[in-house]
Amino acid sequence: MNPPRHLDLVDLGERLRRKSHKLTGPRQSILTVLRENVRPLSNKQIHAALQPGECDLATVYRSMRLLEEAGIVKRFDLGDGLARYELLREGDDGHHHHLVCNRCASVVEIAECFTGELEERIARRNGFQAVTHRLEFFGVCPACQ
Amino acid sequence: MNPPRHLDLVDLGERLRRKSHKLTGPRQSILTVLRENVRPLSNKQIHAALQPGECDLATVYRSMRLLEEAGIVKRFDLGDGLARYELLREGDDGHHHHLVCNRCASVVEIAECFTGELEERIARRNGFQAVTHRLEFFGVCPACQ
DNA sequence: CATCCAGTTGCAAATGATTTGCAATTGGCC
DNA sequence: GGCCAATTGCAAATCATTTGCAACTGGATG
Repeated sequence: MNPPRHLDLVDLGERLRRKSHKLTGPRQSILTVLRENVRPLSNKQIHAALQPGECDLATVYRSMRLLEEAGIVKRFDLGDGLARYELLREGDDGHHHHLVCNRCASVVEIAECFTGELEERIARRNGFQAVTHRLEFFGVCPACQ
Repeated sequence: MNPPRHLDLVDLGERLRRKSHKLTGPRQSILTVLRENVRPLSNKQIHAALQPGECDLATVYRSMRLLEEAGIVKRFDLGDGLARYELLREGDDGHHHHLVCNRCASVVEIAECFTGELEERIARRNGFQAVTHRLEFFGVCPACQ
């Protein structure tokens, strides 16, 4: 339940400063929320988890964008029209997939990624370069059945 | 280049009527556009392909929703925040994937789908039911390299 | 083939997520 | 402590999509 040590604020601030960005109050608050919630969070969810007046919603949007560009968070699209974010540990590209409940929207992280050679084959066969993929699973979770 | 015969308007109208929906003028126009364009089209693209005044944009949105519910088109999410649609042949569930160019947004259809047993394994392992998946590939197409 | 009504349409206004302009504020480096 | 680029809050703007409503039209029925 405790946030992983390797994602402490000092560390994250360092990563920001390297790109000549500031570790401001609002950003600290946002990062703290992200550290305490392992599941992908939407901008609204992040904003709701903050103390009232701690940070404007527009600032959450701006910060998440910036944190994504800085490689500190990864953005996921779970198909409901909302951007969601997860904290990334340094050096991790965050590539993994999710299993989302169609009823209650709970999210399970899927560790394995299978499509390695597949991706390569598809790239070769179609003459594409730098091919990546996005894969999410949807179903009904045990609690909702 | 010609639309497949098994997706002619009479046929499509029949499928609509079965669900007590009408094959109206605007819907005929929309279906014609879809028959002439095999690639997934957004609501705006469909609307742009119609004669001016032929059909309101709101009607395109309403029609695509209805056609999706009727199982006549399939909706795809290519990750750019737009809904896109492809015509479905009768009995086809339309399950397939795409390879999208990050630069010019051109789309290649990927025929094979690999994740059969995988899906099953993930469902079993997490206690989920009715698991489906969404998988899209992204890269740089030959022309854009 | 005239009638009727549920299903449709156009238009404008409403939503919801996200972005942006701008003037006021603030980290962090000297 | 001071400076300046980076950042913030707030309000207004965008963008995709939805919706209310009164007018209209397929197509089943007589």
